[in-house]
Amino acid sequence: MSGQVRTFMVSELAQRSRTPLSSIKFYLREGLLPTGDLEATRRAFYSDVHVRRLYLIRVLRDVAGLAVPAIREICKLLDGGGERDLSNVIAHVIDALGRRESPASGPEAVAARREVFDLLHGKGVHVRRNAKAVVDLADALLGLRRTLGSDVPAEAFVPYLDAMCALAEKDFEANKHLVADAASAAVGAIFGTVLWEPILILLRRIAHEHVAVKTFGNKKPRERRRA
Amino acid sequence: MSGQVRTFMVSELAQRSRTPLSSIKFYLREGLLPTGDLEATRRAFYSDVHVRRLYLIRVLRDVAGLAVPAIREICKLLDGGGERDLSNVIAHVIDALGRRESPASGPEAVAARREVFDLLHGKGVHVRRNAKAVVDLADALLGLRRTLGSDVPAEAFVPYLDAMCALAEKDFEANKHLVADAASAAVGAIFGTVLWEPILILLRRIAHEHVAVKTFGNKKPRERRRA
DNA sequence: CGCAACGGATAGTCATACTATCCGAACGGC
DNA sequence: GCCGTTCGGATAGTATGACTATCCGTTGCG
Repeated sequence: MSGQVRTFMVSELAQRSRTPLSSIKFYLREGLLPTGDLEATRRAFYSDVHVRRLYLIRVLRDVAGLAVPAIREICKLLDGGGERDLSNVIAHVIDALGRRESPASGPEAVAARREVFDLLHGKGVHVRRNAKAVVDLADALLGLRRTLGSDVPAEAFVPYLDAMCALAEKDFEANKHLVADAASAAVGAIFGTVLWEPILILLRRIAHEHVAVKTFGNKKPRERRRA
Repeated sequence: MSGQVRTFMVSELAQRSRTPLSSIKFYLREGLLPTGDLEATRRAFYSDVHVRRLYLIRVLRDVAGLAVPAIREICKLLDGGGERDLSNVIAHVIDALGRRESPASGPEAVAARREVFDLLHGKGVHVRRNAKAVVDLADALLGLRRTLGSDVPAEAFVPYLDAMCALAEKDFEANKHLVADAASAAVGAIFGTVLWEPILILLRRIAHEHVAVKTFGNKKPRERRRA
């Protein structure tokens, strides 16, 4: 198909990817980085695939804040996902981005999950009933009610949901032309999802500062009670 | 002003706040939790203020993912902020929510900061030029360019910024009636900012799954090249 | 009077993500 | 063929952060 792929040995991989050799060995042990092709002679050869994988690992660790087991899960999906429906791979990758461990249990949690899913379904959103993000969203709703009062309705999510759906259309529109194959589409989806999340949060904080200044600007408090 | 505040000792504080006594001692040592009023006899009395503070600590740690020094900084602002302009306290609290340490340096970083600030200023956003979120946003822009190509314009933020500003108006509108004094307004702003951030992220992931299914649904990839 | 609870100090634990060292085998330039 | 370098693989050590446990001398209540 294409010409020879340039291969090299582990020390060059370390140089090219600017990753300490000890970390590369660690990632190999932990199964985040596939082993290079082992020649009969017990020498392994690496390629550009491994350089990109190391970059992905760094983004998932530093930007998404994922722990090693979660990163491993994503790598497994990418390495073995060629057989599957692309949207299925992307959905499972998004699942794996949720780093929290134990979803809440109990009748309260089940009810919240149903409430959240019904809201999404009612808005015409195509999402699996048991998607990690849906389950986590239900938990977040419970947390919100515990903190701010039990009258917080799930409908409070609607303005945010509408805004996110509108923006998501734009995100995918912008990247559609880049998609060559399933694996790179999945990687692209990871970068698109992960790299923009902190930006979204920063923009929200900036917007909050802006509104706080407009609302409370230059007003000294006239009275102080208990915090 | 009001009647007697019910006070109690440290073991009851542990029970009420469902926090291990050892953690309470740790937070006292670290300066996250103000010392109870020390009677002449070397016994300290705590009140509801301390219960609420422990709850705030838990939210900042578990939801915002802040480290102890950042939480301490926020607590200091809340405890000593009575004298200051309210919007000023809120702005500095939002600064402290940014957990990353070292902003990038160099001419490239300075240029990016200027670019980002000019964009915000041009859109009429009232934000300090050196706000943590602005500096971090400039760094994120550099990271984006390093990953996706150096042609990513700062204007790519505009749709997100507009959406966040519109939502922020709504956020503050909903909470304006709750504001009794500066300290509780600041705490309210923290909860409003922090509790909704993970929800926003979850909704975005759900929207991405939705769009991915619509775009790639039920299509098996026909070819697979290198990842 | 005695025993539990207190404040305060110090040291220990646990998890995570590396990082360093050691070993024996294989290249590869001479 | 020799030998210094680099390899793959295994094992052990380190750094950090957030608690957690223990000890000690004091205090207060029944």
